[in-house]
Amino acid sequence: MSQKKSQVTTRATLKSIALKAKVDVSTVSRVLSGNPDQRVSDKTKNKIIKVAGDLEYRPNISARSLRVSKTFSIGIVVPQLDNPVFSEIIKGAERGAVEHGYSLVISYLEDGSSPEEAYKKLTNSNRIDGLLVTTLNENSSILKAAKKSSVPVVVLNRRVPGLKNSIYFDSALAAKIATNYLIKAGHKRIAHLSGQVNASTGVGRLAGYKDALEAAKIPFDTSLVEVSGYSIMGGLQATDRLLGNPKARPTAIFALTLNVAVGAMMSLHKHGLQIPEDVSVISIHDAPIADALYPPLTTVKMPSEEMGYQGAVGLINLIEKKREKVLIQISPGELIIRESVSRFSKK
Amino acid sequence: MSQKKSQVTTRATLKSIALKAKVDVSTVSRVLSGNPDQRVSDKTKNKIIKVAGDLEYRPNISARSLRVSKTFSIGIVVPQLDNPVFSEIIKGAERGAVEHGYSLVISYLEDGSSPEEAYKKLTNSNRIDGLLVTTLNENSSILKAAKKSSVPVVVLNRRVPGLKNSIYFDSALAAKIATNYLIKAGHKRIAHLSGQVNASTGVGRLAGYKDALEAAKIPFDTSLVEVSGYSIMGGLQATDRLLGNPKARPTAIFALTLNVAVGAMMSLHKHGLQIPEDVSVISIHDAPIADALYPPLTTVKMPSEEMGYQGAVGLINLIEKKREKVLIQISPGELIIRESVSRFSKK
DNA sequence: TACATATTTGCTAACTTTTGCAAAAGAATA
DNA sequence: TATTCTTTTGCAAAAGTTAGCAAATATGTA
Repeated sequence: MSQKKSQVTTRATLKSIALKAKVDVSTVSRVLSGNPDQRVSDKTKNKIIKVAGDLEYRPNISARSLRVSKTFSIGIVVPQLDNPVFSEIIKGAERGAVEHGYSLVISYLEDGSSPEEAYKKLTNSNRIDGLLVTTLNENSSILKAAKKSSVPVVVLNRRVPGLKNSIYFDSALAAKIATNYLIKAGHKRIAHLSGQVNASTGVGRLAGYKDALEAAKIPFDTSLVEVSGYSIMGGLQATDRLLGNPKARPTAIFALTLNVAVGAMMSLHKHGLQIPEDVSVISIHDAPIADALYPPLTTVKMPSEEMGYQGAVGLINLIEKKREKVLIQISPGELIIRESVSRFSKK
Repeated sequence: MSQKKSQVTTRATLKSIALKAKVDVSTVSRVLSGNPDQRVSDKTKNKIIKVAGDLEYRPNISARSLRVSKTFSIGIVVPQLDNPVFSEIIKGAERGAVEHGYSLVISYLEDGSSPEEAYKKLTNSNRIDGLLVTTLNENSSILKAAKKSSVPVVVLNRRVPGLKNSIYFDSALAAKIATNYLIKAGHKRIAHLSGQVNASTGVGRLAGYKDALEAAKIPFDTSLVEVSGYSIMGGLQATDRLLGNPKARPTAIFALTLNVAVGAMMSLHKHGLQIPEDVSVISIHDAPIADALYPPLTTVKMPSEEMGYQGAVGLINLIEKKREKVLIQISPGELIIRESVSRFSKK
């Protein structure tokens, strides 16, 4: 009704700039579209830039999208948000996206959700030019849906058979660093809380753990490996099982994930065991809460923010056809020594 | 070059549907735009729906955006992601957005960032129809920038003078619940770690704390209130100060935030005090890690997910002019009793 | 100066939707 | 059957941008 009256100022467009600068809209477009090989004389270029500045011109993304059939948005699918690994990834992905003029739209999708829902969320009405996918579960329906995606997909945090683009950690190396640290502290009975047997991150970490033991000539003891999955609850239950036999108790535990370590610590406390006096604990992945645990947890920091960043940048390269595929392995970060590991001396 | 060849299938448009159904595109639009008061005979309507289904039509959001000058996206500005409160808010906001056909674009913006940057991130090239703003700091430059926003803004988690739309908790009531629980457990020397003196959440909680004490006829002791801010570090330092005088030690601490409680517990451990035997601890805001702390922390759960949801829905109502303003107070959730509070008996 | 070449600019169509208006078709009344 | 009213459908324009092609201008050479 009073539409016109309430409209404060109408936004500047190429047309209004062209009018004021006395040139054609196409010329304005050439100057303002950011395409550098569109040659325009310095004189008109400066004039246009001046007018655009005065009018506070901001391009209309919808129109540009329609014209070039690109949305300049990428999506990220996450299965949970209260996990430091995913929040770091999102942070990095957002940084990478805006650095390249894209925006990041977030799509929360529980791991157990139906394939239809996954597919629907993914193809979200032509709103995105590409997709970053993170999952907890290796056989997630999201991954199946990703395979038939009409836009490029980059999987973060794992390698998935059948999907060529992913950014993943060197899990084996991280596991080796963690296990070696325990070995150097004198531990021999080192338990490992591992992931699903068929998950790429899980197997990598298990392999690294085995390698480290072998290098130190410590025999690999299958009773010291418990499958925990990736959750706090999983870590707790796996540790409960591990402590079932008091005679065979480990002197140190290497958890494949911070959440799992948290669960392990809960179990140890429940059993009245002191950390690190009775049992040392170390994990992969660092986060602020590691400092707040009791005792503060020693971890191998993983550059998750970097992973998100690389994922976004790689995906944009895929979208803009600057690359054919993106497959990047990221090295673990530093060992963050806190108080959950102590020397094991008594023979 | 080989553009045509690499193009797998070209997406269905209104035009291709119109062609196949032998009607005009405008008729197709009337059926498919979702506008119910566009009358079309059942016969043609069904025909169109059938063809659209066959062709797997998905509307082109960019074209629609351009036509109706709306982007069907809302933005959310967050100052940190590894804080459970914010991740819950995002989760709820995403739910609210997709439920109404919008997508949520995330914008990470540190609280200390410059006003220019804040403004730039906010007005992000006409990409969004409205904005949800969360901040840690009351006097954030984001809030100043929000005031001159060209799109509607809803502030979450606080009320800000000069901004009419916000969703906020009943902080006073939450504080009262927490304090009362300590009082019922027999505590009289109850410390409060409080927020900034001028922040709406902080003052609300302080007021609720005072009210509860007054109702129980416990004199308010200013030396038992320490300003902690909202971070782990702040909680730790404030508790250090609180424990400076061993004679005046409190028997219980009410922290205004989970992070602050985490810091407080770290300080207590550092001082060799047992929780809850020596000092009980309670906080506002619940999260999975509360379970993993040592001992597990008793909290008043706050419906942050609900806050994000209400924020998104309210914002969309503002965008679609269904409402003039959005100002909603959300009641605290339940008390989650764990092990960080014990009875205080010795007189 | 006249011509050829290179550079700059303008015209126009197109991307996909939505919507006001008018034409066509159908239903109801005289 | 002719007339009016209502419902359904089509036509055409518009939103802001980009890009191919052609026209205009500037630069260089003989």
